Amino acid sequence: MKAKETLKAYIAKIVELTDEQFEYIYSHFKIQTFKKGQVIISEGSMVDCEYFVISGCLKSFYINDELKMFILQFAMPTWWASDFNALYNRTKATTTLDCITDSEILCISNADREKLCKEIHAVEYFFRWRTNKGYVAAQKRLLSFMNNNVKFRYEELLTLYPELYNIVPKNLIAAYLGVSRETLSRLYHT
Amino acid sequence: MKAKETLKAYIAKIVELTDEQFEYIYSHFKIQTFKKGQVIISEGSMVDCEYFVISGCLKSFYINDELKMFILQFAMPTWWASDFNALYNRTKATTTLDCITDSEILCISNADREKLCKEIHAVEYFFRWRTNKGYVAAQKRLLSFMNNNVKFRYEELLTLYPELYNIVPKNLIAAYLGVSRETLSRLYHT
DNA sequence: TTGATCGCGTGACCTACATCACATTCAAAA
DNA sequence: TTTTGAATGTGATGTAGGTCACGCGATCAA
Repeated sequence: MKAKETLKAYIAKIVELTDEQFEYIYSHFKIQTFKKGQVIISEGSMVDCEYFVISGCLKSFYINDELKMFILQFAMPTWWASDFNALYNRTKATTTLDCITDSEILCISNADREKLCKEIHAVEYFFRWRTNKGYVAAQKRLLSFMNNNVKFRYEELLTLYPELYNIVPKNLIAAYLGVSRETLSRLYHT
Repeated sequence: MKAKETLKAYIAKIVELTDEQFEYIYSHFKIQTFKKGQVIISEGSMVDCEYFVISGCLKSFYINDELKMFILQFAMPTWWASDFNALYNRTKATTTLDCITDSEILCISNADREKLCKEIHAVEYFFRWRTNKGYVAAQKRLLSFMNNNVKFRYEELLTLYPELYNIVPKNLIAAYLGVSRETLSRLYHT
């Protein structure tokens, strides 16, 4: 029941829906549970769903030719995750999505999302709102990346998302900040 | 007439509209012309509109405490520009939008966009689609920023948008790449 | 209980890029 | 026409952060 309530509360903050509408929408989501370390989307595969986190923590990342990992996004409860590029353009995933901790997530297929958007105007509005938020956040991160040094970006991240501090190991934080784990370590030691 | 046709053709690629629908939508846009160097949105002011470029070229940028400029976005014909963060969150602009060359643009207010989105489902779809595209592009740029050196990013930019090469001075390209103009210059000289 | 792997710290050295300073060219403004 | 100020090139030097190498404790599967 928790998953349903979580999604309902989240959507209700943005758009008003009748209970029947929400039940109908919810019927298109499937709940899934994953263990720490399990892969949800693997690089090179087709992507069919996007995911809404109920509990736990995910990361989406890219690994380059030199096997260096870059984290595009963490996903904590009530955050959305997928390989959106692959999902929208119907191409193969260039990133991997996996679990930092045991996680419970709701998934909805691309086709079902589009169907719901068509059927219910409020759903279309909701997803437009959500992507807007993501777009603005991505722009801000980009700007911070160009403008600020590692220490500032690290502290900014922890101010924005203090939950991460206790859950996400520092080497992954470093991969998110686009910096080596050694440099991150040296910020406060040495 | 060119502005109208340009917008119509652009929207038609994404959603189907009747001529009356388009006329109605178009009636909410205002055409404006600006000279090279003119400011459209200035940092610190309230932002009420977003802009669709018909001709010319814009840049949106941020200036930090040390007076260093970072370019968030260029906008060529058929691209959209604004301070989206300020626009959506009804806060003061943190970025400036101005003209790299003489430009002709269509503007639509936030209120009118929301009104049209409510009135015409297809418009809501259209703007969701557009933001999606922007979001994915921003994620890609972020990843490239973390992963690639200046030379790669410069060539990537010119491959993606060859139009920029002839129009945008190199010091602005440098500000977009997040690198000093000297370093950009030294990529191919020295 | 024991390897083995992971997360983390730390020293030594390297490099991409920044900064500052100055010169040149060229177009716009006066 | 003259002047001003962008836009650009280039040398000298500084520095944030990368890379490599190693150690050490904690956790976890066998």
